[in-house]
Amino acid sequence: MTSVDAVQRLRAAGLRVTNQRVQVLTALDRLPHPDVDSIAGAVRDELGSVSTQAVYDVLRAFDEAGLVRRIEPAGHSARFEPRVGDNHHHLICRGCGRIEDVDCAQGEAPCLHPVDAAGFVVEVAEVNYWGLCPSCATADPR
Amino acid sequence: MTSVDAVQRLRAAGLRVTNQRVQVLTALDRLPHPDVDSIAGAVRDELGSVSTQAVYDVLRAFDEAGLVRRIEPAGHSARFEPRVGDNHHHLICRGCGRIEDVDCAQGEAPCLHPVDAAGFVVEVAEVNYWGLCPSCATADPR
DNA sequence: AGTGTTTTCTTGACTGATTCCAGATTAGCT
DNA sequence: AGCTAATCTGGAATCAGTCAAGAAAACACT
Repeated sequence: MTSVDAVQRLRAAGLRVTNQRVQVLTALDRLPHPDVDSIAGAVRDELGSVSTQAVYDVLRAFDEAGLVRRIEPAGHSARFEPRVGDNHHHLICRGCGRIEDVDCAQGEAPCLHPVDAAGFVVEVAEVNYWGLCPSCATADPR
Repeated sequence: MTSVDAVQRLRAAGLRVTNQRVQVLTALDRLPHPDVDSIAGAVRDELGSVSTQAVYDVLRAFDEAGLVRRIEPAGHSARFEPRVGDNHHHLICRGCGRIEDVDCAQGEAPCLHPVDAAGFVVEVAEVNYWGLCPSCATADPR
């Protein structure tokens, strides 16, 4: 909760510490798989205003520094999560777009290996489980 | 190659048969994981012209009818493939965007099951292997 | 604390993919 | 041949994300 923690993480990642960055990082800790808009909204609640650009820039910097992971489910805009480095996977609701984390069954990345990699150097296996979340499943029977 | 085949597949799927649709379908058979633009280009080569709209509409109709599968790798626009119903997976080159099919190791969809589905009704598991294709791997060593 | 350099933030314009809409056209049934 | 619903055209609009130039702020060094 304290932003001291966020400041330390920023420095540890070799990034400059700005109000915007601290707020983006704490928003990421607080919100579940937010998109750019939700993050911008959360930061505006704290700071009064931020340009959307700044949020994009900050998120890119975080992504490159390995502080966050960017996920882009088909048909949705980009989401971000601070959980990083454990190559976990996602459950995605095709009804409401809700996303939940799923631990990876096997060890380290790429936790899965293709049968025939066709000469590719495979770095990570991204696994998305598509289905319906509990509330969408009961709402839309089929 | 013959469009007779395409016509039959369209009818079998309960779709109206139009020149545009036949050409889109044969283009899909011919091109490897094309995007909307490549498909539109291929169709224009055959018919002289098509509106981009028509291509989008046709692809949506095909997708809904289960004739094609739509794939949307993060950071790329939508690609389409006529191989359907076998829940195979993809190798994606993060250098050039090239996509290759990979057979699924296990049986039918969802070939993988999450450890803890958090109450979700899981329908399919989408697996994307990210890495470098043979030519990008040699071009960019790291 | 004061200054300078570099990075970050703001503002505003812009692109590319995709969708929406209204009207013209055409496939498939009678 | 004629009807009707589905499809196609053209054009405008939307949405996510990027680009670019200048203002502001962070860090490093006195």
